[in-house]
Amino acid sequence: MAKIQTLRGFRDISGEEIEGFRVIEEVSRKYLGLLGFSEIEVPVLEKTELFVRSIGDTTDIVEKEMFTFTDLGGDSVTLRPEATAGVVRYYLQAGLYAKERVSKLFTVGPMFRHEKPQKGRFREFHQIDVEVYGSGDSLIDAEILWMASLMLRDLGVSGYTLEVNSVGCPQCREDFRGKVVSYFEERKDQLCEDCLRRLYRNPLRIFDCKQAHCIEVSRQSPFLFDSLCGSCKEHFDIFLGHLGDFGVEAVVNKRLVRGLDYYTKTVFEFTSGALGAQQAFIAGGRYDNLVEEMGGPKVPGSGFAIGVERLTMLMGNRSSAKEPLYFFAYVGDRARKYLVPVLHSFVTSGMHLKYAYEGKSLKSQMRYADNLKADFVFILGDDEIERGIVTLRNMETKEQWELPLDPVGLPGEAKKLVVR
RNA sequence: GUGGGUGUAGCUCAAUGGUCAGAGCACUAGGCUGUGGACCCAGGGGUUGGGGGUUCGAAUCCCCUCAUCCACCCCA
Repeated sequence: MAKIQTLRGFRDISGEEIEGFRVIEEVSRKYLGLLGFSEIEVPVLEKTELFVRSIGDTTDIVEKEMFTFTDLGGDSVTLRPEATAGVVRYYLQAGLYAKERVSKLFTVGPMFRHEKPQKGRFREFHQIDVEVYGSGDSLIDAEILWMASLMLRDLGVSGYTLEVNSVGCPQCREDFRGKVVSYFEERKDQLCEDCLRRLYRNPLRIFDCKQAHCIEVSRQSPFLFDSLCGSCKEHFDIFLGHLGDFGVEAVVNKRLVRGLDYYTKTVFEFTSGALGAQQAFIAGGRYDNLVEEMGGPKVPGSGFAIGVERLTMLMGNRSSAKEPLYFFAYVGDRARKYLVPVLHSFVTSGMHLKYAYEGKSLKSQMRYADNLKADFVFILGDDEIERGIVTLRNMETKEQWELPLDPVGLPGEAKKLVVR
């Protein structure tokens, strides 16, 4: 019989990696809480239309990367490829815009994209998604980047770059689009196939191309950044000023663009060369028109998503101070009767005790204790029972003590020796 | 979706087309019948990813397929 395995691009997360996930969530929640963000959970499965409308129907995500299927009721449903759409839907459905001036929300969970897997890219991946609605002030953009950098500092992540740019408002983009298309049309023969495709669909992406000759062609081209309208330019300049106030280092990258249609003005990416080809591990920006486009009031928004798997790859090994592990080795049926009371007593004292289910020889149990990396081992056999004691061995120093055989008092007695 | 690499024991990997596919680690047990790591000995473990073909003979060569890794693309 063939073994059943995970679907392509889907993974089991365990061991050190899941520890990393927990640490990232813990640190993130700490700063999100301090800055007034509320956690919510939104469904993993939503109507397909939600994503088509928010992300944009000509984006790669919507065109070919969504897990979309028809449910038993005949509706087209989709596993969320990103979190913002669902959070916006919640914001509108819950009427938050009428209840509070500014809403700061975050959500944690899995996202799904039907891509070909590679380093740092999976079909199921996890994000911590941060959203702010209700203020167009660039102070918010700087604040969330500052928050992200505090998280990274706490997680011990360094050696990354924060790149920022502005993609302007729809008006800036429309004005600029004509310029850039005509520039590249004159140089069509020098562009790669992918860029020819981008030219009419999403010309800004040409600036993102990695082909040397495309970079060369676009070097002389006009940049959207240089033809921002007055208010977008001002917004960005003030944003840079706020970043400075927060002490956040960033480099302006005029080539930086986003793959989702809803971004306006500020965009940013935290990247690291240690991640392989998928270098961005936190990315986001401002989306001033999304809420309105989704049928709500004209409410600006800003936010980012942390790629949890990618961030885990940057954290390396974290050694955390562990509580000591105790092991109970018993020899004979009389000793075995003490197992349950001792275990009960340790667990209710909040202490970690392991033991072998099958008694076996003391040698075998000691070997097992060593294998489990136990710090201390209790040894109980007929000798000890006769004398009313239990032996406690420090596995590192080989020191041994005799403690009174009292299942209720044992955890406390053992702790005294550890503290000493 | 396109391209390249790799699939052999739980893990890391050997094996010129030619005995019964091996080693290290891990696991189990013994040496040591009440004391772990080192050492020694033994044992359990494999449809060589799957299917088809070539051949007297295939882990090895060919085709298909699946999985996986890396890159393109895309994005967190």
